[in-house]
Amino acid sequence: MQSAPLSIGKLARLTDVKIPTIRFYEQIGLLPEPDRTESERRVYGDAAVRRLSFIKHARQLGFSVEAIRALLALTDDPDRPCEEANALAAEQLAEVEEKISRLTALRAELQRMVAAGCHGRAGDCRVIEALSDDSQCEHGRPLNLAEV
Amino acid sequence: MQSAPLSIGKLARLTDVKIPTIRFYEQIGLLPEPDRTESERRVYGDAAVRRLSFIKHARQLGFSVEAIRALLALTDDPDRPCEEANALAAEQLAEVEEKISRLTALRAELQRMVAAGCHGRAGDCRVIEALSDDSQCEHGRPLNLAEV
DNA sequence: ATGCATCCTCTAGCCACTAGAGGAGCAAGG
DNA sequence: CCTTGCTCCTCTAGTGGCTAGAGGATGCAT
Repeated sequence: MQSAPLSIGKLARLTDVKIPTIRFYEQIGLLPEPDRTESERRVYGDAAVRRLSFIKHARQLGFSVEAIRALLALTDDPDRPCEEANALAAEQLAEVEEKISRLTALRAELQRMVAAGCHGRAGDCRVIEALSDDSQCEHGRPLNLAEV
Repeated sequence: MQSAPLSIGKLARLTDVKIPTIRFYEQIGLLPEPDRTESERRVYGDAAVRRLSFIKHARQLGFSVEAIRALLALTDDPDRPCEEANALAAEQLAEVEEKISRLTALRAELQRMVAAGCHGRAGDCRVIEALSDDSQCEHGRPLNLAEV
């Protein structure tokens, strides 16, 4: 039951992943180099659909490309023990929980700011005041700027 | 009550912002170009500490550099009306809430995966299975890959 | 034959930093 | 005075995960 071969555009529509992204995944080695037509156009089969769906889903769950690479290595070799997959999922879960708790703290602070509001000159603005003065907020010192 | 002039290193320690980041903020115009010593070393005063703290705090709250630029323009001109600040804060709050709800959905899915676990070959791994099969999860189609 | 969609490669851009090379200056101990 | 080691300078390039655009070739329908 092999389905008809797919162009990159059809693969993109099927999986809802953009064409340049598919080429990018190929470039970084998440997707294997596909067969080509005489005129160098990429031709995909079922396996590519499955693999790309896997990648997409894992990305949606926040797995990094490196983590996905590891997970794909496991799927490529189903006899390997899969503690690694367990570990990766647990790690990812921990990261998500961490992010949620950070964001919840931020939400509280933003809610305070928005509730205070201000309706005049920027000089008396509560929002700006709140931003200037971080003494009354405690969303942790080591709040890594990059990845909130 | 002007405090002593600060080197970039002291400013970095005081505000807990890395030196290259300070130079970067100067480059993109969030911080003004400071005075220099004869040997071209940057010299900062109190105002820089306040401005950099403001920037840092806003970044921690997830404001983009562009939003911060707008907020700084308000602080620089306290007679301007500050609906803009209100709007920026509200927008930021909405974004944070959006992220929280996405992450909460992801957490649920990851929790399911981790709870199912697997203890053998990757071939029977529930984690990998869950990633391969997105039929049983519903964290929304338009889950923008970039910004979960 | 024409026209438009799709595909190709290649390069550069996005955000908010971060890291490193290669060099100059400054302060303190011997 | 000299050396050692820290701090600073500029500049370029790298990170992650794409996304956009140039400039050209091909495929398909009319």
